Amino acid sequence: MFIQLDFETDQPIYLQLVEQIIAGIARGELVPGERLPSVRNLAADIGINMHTVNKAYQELRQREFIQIHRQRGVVIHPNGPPPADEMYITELKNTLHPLIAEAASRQFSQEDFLKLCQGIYDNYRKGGEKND
Amino acid sequence: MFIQLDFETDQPIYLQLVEQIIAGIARGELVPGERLPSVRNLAADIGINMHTVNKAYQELRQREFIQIHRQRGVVIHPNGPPPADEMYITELKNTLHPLIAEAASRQFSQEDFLKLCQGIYDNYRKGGEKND
Amino acid sequence: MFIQLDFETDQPIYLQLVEQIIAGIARGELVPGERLPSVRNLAADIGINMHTVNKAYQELRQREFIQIHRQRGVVIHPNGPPPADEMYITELKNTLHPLIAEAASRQFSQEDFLKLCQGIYDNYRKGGEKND
Amino acid sequence: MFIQLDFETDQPIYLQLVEQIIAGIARGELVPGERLPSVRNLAADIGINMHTVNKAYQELRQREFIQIHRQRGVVIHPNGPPPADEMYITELKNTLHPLIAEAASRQFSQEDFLKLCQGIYDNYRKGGEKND
DNA sequence: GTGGTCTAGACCACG
DNA sequence: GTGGTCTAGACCACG
Repeated sequence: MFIQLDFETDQPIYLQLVEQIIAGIARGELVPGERLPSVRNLAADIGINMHTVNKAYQELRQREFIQIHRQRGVVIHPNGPPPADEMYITELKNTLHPLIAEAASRQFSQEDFLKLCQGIYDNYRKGGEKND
Repeated sequence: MFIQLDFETDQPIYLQLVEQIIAGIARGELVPGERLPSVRNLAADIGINMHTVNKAYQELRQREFIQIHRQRGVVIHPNGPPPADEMYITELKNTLHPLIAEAASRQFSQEDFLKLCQGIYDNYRKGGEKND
Repeated sequence: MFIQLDFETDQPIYLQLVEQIIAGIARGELVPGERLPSVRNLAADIGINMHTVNKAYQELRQREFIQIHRQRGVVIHPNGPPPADEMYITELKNTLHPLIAEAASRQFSQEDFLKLCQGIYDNYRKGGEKND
Repeated sequence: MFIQLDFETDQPIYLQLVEQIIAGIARGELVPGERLPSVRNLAADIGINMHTVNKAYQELRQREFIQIHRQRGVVIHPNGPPPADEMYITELKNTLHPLIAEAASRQFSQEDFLKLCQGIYDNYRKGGEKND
């Protein structure tokens, strides 16, 4: 599980961390119950502040991707990621809306948009099979 | 063209404005060459700070969705929206990546994701034809 | 609205702040839509760190007692406090359980316990009337 | 006497233990003079650290719910639980205050609050009689 | 001016 | 050793 941060972008570091951990889960590299490094270790490893890692972990905990467990430390949520419930889908829609609006305005065809998504999704086929 | 802002969300107001204007273009409600309200007028209309409107307009200009003329005022770019060039597509990919990773992690199937996008895209039939 | 913190106790300052603001709402001293001081001002007023106030505000926002509003700053939630829904009541029960167990074990009678609660509750009759 | 711990909550394990033992006393399941398992045994039984059990026992001893003898081991205090003295009642008040303030703010009526307490209290009929 | 983010460093409760 | 809390100070985006 490699963490790759971009310190130039205006996206907060803690959010980049959140996304990368979720991506790790999606790729099946991080499995339910698996332990994550401690706040301090991860911070030292990737050369950022402890509090930044902590903020990412808190966010992931609140979104139910991880647990902060008194005995086992920080672990990928044993039940797996939260389900794609109605609230999530509503949120997702709201997020996609402006992206799709812009694509449409730029004459980026529906077909191309769907193919693009499909291509990205193919990186995240979960389960046993290897993927890159 | 109605503007609907959410002052509680953590998304900046100026970006909400930007997105809504692009959506208006995508829906064909705002056509190339059409005049937009002045910074002052729009700010007064929707009850926000002039600087906020200005920031949105600057962003739209820089992204080539609008032109700002000393005389003719603010107009939708006469050439229409910018094309979906390689840079745009790369950016779009980067934006979609974490969204799709999360969807995959939550077991939201590729098929469902594509259908969701398709449904949203249907609201934005390409530029020419009228739609509401 | 006076804030009185105890720096000796082991209860985190930010939680004391949270509780005092909720108490202020319960007493009707803080009304829906009313503005709270900025993070920095409140911190300066009560002589604590900005981040501690911020943590309290974030907690109150997440519990829907306040809004952090792009235009109006930090305000008591315009809709008033969140309702006493099932989840809240379940939580409350869980909190009361050990308190009542100990009271019972110490032979503090049910009647006395209820009277004690009643007496405390009388400080929080909301609405027009004055109370101390 | 079953001990049920939650390792995800932010309440310390040792305090959960303390509360459950007090609840056992309140329900009359643990009677004055009754022996409790040794630190080591209890720790092994419920799969937690010895230090955690020890901390709970020390807390219970200091609050006079149990005695720790070199020879007889750990026993429920032969005199029964400590009385509901003034200090205890003051503490209890301070604990209830913020709970009741929040209840009041959420429009959870005094009547409902008292009924809730009453219902919980009914689980803990005073020391003497047997109940489950 | 305001909140959001990040860094740095410290102390403490918990296990 | 681990996370939680708090302080202090800095920079930035937003309005």
